[in-house]
Amino acid sequence: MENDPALPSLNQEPELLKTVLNKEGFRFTSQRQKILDLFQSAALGHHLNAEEIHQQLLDQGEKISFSTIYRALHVMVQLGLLQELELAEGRKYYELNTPFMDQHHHLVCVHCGDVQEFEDAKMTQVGSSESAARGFSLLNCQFTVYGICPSCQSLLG
Amino acid sequence: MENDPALPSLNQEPELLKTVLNKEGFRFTSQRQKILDLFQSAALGHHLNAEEIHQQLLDQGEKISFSTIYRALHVMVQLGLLQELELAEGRKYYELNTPFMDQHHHLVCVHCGDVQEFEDAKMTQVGSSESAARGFSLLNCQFTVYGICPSCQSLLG
DNA sequence: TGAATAGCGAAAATGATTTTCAATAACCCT
DNA sequence: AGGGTTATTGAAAATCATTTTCGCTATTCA
Ligand SMILES: [Mn+2]
Ligand SMILES: [Mn+2]
Ligand SMILES: [Zn+2]
Ligand SMILES: [Zn+2]
Repeated sequence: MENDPALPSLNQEPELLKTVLNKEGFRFTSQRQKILDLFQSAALGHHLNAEEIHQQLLDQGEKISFSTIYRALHVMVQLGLLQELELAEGRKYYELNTPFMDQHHHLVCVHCGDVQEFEDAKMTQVGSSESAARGFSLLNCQFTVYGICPSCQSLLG
Repeated sequence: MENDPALPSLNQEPELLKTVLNKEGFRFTSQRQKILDLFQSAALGHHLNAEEIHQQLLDQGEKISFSTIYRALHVMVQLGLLQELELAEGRKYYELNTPFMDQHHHLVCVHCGDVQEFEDAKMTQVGSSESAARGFSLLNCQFTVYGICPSCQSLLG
């Protein structure tokens, strides 16, 4: 499937982050690039929170403050580069944003925190039609299924 | 549609809260009853957070501490009497739990915070089949649609 | 009714996120 | 390229919802 041309695809163009930032009056900084790089090199289906971003940058020898991380996350969500997720438990997670029609959803084990992703076009349809029916302009949909994963089930008896 | 017999229906029996609590080793207290009463008398489609519960009880002349409110909410979620929602913005909301097949979902205006409810059997179906396909035991599904409501759209131009 | 202890309130603690502020660096304009 | 403007940074303090602690009270049950 083609990319949505309205969404910047940063995977190819190394200079695109600067373009996207400057277009909205933000400045390009090495910190923002490094954070975005983490998301681009993260395993598919891996979600990052501020703590993990901080730690991963430390591990690769980069020092960065939490305030900068939080500020960068907000800017990138605002620009549509990242998506903020409320997977569970008091912290927010982030992932690369995907075009609306390709949005995926999450199945979370409430015991071990394991997260699995799945796609289903029905979600997008229901989200679109419900928001249209009430005159809402749709921003995004999150479908989160909570349960207990197979290995936790066997542990718990 | 019938109530799920596995879920206690507290709307009728004034003494049922005590029964449900004691069955799991919890004690009945007037504070817990008052909190549950608030939910039972709340307008349909209204979601309450700890702050609002505290204020509503103050308004009706009841003094109660936040620690008690938070503890009661946790117990009632554990007992399946309440459902915890991550509608948005750093605080948790609660509502009376409904049988799984009747679960509803939420459309949230990210600008003014207005929340509308809707039902769609497709959600439950997708949640069930996805969790079954991966061997998860299903606890619950939350579908949250974010957008901008009609009146905020006109305000924002 | 009385012993055992779950639950209460008040205050302190926690922990993720946000804000403040002085120093720095990106951007724009010559 | 150099320089002024100001967005961004880092460190530390502040915020704020929620949780924990602890001495006292009230519920349960024999
Ligand atoms: Mn994901
Ligand atoms: Mn609801
Ligand atoms: Zn698990
Ligand atoms: Zn609105």
